[in-house]
Amino acid sequence: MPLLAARRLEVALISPLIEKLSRRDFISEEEKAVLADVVAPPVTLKAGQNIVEQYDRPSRSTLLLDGFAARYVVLMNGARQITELNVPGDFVDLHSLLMSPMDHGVVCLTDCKVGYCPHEALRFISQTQPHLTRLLWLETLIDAAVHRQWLAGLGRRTAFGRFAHFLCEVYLRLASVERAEGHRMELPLSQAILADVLGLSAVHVNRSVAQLRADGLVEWSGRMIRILDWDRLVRVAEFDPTYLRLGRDPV
Amino acid sequence: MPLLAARRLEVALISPLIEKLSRRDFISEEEKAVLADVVAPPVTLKAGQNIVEQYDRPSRSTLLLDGFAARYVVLMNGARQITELNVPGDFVDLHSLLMSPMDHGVVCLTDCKVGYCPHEALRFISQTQPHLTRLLWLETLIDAAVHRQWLAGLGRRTAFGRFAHFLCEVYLRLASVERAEGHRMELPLSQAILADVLGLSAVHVNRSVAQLRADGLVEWSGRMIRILDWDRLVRVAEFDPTYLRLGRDPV
DNA sequence: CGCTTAATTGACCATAATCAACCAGGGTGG
DNA sequence: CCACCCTGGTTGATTATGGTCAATTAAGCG
Repeated sequence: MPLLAARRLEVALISPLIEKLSRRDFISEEEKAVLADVVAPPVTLKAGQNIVEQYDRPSRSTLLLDGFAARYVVLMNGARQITELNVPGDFVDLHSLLMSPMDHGVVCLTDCKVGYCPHEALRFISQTQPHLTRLLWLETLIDAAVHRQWLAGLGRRTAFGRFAHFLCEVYLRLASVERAEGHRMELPLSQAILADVLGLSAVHVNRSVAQLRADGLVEWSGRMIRILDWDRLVRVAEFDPTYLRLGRDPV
Repeated sequence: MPLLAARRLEVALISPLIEKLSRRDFISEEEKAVLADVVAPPVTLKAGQNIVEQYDRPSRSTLLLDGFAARYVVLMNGARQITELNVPGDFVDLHSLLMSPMDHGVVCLTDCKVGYCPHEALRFISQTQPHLTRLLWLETLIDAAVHRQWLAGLGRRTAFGRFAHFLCEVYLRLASVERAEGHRMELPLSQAILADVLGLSAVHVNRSVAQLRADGLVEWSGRMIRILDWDRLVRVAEFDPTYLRLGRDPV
């Protein structure tokens, strides 16, 4: 296979990442190739499998290519708090490049396709590609920004407002990697998982879903969600997408 | 003044930062000088002043040299959630280098001495100093790790456990910049501010302090806190300092 | 079609919020 | 110098958001 064709194939593999980054900044063909070169051939993991566990010292970072994953912290009593939902295009543990051992675990919430990126290669990028390094850095900054919004939600919003906010966030993040459109999305997460996302009990998640339905905000059957009134959902969520950094703003 | 002496003076100015970084990794004299060069002569801000406000697009980042500051998100109803407490040596808005507008505000909780760092200079570091860049990146990664612990606290811990955890964290962070030792620290924060930290009402903060005292965990009079039983505090907090990345671990 | 997981509902309980006083200390103006 | 005031801390009574427990129904799935 000619070199260029092979390269196009590799770049296609990491398209959710490229797509996301390209919305923010201009990524040169060379940079795309450098990025694609870092990613090993994809692997499929089963729902429930851990991508990394707390206290691991991984020698690679993991790029999520398909499926849903989550970062989580578990307490001694077994309670789990999910601190971020990850969607295709997300580096789920990019920070392990500089920060090990892991301060939290990452689990596949559905079957996932992932591409491993050896730290060695990522470190080389950090030595030789300042612009790409800043883009990767920015990815981790957005994680932190998401954390902050969730903190505000857990600390100062009601369960209902927090839920609405979460739905707005997930929708935009999925839409930005072509996994959602027309205010419809597939979110194959059980209410028990949503409970760990929202810091609630499963029972209360169920009641909140009922409330969202009763208020005519969403249609929610199985794994498909349709947001019936986006503007109103945004209003009750007090949602402001600034923190997701979806717009163009070169670094 | 001879050049070397001037340089030593500049480096001394940012000693809390240098100290913190040096605990993790070897920082060369050249790197120290480069860092010190970035920081403008310090400025003193009054308690209550904002260092940056949400939606600002600062053209500089702020290094906290003395005092306490906090990042916060405010909701429409006026509720405020503090998402991180900042102590001397912290870059309170380093991420604004890559991520603007600001997704949150930063306020001085006490009078603060700060040193501004023009983005231009920080960007130059990111172009020319890969190791220093990784160290700065790591600073923002630790912010995210702190956020995650707080998320677990808000989502899954009781008010009491969360409070205990917070005290452990603050103590270690202060100790790591020589602002605390012997399990004693000065924490000049009102209970109303602590309420915004812990996602509680001021009244409940007061009750939690009473509980901490009653349990013989802390002695708390005015702004001085003495931790009477560190081991037990760590146990009730389920505190594990890994996420603070205080140990040696070169990047 | 049986089995297992997930969703749903109701009854009751607990943690923490809210509302409302009251108190202590420290700074200030008369 | 001292009364006053303002902020911050403390306490009690009541409410409410959301948790727990337990049972029932629905939905996938082999």
